[in-house]
Amino acid sequence: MQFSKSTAYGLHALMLLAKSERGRNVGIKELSSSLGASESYLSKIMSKLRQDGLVRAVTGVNGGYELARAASEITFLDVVQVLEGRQHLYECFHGSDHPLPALEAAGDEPETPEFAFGEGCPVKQVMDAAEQQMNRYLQQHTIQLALNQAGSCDAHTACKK
Amino acid sequence: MQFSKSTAYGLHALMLLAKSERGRNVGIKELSSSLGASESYLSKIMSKLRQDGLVRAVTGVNGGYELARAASEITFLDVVQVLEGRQHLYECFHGSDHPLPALEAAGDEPETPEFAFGEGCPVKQVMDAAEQQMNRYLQQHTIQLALNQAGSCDAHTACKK
DNA sequence: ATATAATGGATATTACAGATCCATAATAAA
DNA sequence: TTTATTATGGATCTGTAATATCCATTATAT
Repeated sequence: MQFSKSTAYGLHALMLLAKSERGRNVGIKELSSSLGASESYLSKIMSKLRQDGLVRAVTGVNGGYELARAASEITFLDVVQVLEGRQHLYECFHGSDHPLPALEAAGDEPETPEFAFGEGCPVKQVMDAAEQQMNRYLQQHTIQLALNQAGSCDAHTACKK
Repeated sequence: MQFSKSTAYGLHALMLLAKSERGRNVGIKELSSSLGASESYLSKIMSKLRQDGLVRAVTGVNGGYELARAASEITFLDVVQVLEGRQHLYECFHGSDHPLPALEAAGDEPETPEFAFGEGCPVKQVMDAAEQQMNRYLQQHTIQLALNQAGSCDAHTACKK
């Protein structure tokens, strides 16, 4: 399990937008060269962020992207949910709803089958709660907050401790 | 981003082992039919759990698996780390070490490239801390604990609230 | 010796992230 | 109005990791 590269790109792109002066559009060329990502790939990511209302986009000359709201109003959770999707991290196999399509004569042992755990499954309860812990933290941390962190070193660039 | 099916199977398999009487080996047939997973696939998972010291395995007649230590000493984090790997959930693109192989003349804008964020990257700091929140929760919750939860309904089976 | 049961290697299959290309639409400036 | 610029969305390709199966081997109780 890993966060996708898209999420890394998206988060960093937003950091760059947050750094740029308000009102100025940042083009995909600038973003992609700053991040070392291809324009075409990063475009897709920016489109998603726009569709979800995190950034605004203007086409044409002098167009580009800017934050749709203050950096202090954009949480890491917002970004993660757009780019990773909103499904739960954990599922109790086979979609967690239908009780397994096929399971004919299962060989010898006709045990009580214990699959098809729904919302009440104790395993799922723990896993969901664990996810919740992470999400809560992500929700409490905004782009602005991270930007401030960066400020104490060299605004968002290297800063190896 | 999703937990793998392997993790779901592994966790549930351990729940079953924890339920079975101590000293009795549970074979792969029994496990797989209870969980609705194929024997061959579940075998791989059990092998990993064994290699990591979470279960013991005995080959031959009356063989099978049992917990290698008390269910109260096996945390969800133990299981997740075996089956999902121990890498961090978040990486700042391209492996986070080498400074990007190729990046010849990047077109027009010779900006200061802002990639290759190491450990000090403010984005990574937030993401790592978020992961830490989840891991801490997983570490605090053991198989035994989940089993107790299940007990209050119908030991590990349905229990839709 | 035999049946049972886990192991590990090899290999197939599938799904999805990663990545690119192109035709289209929108916009500013000439 | 034309032109250059810039984002958009569809289609598609690729690579890789998760899923899944098969089989030969090893270990063990009877």
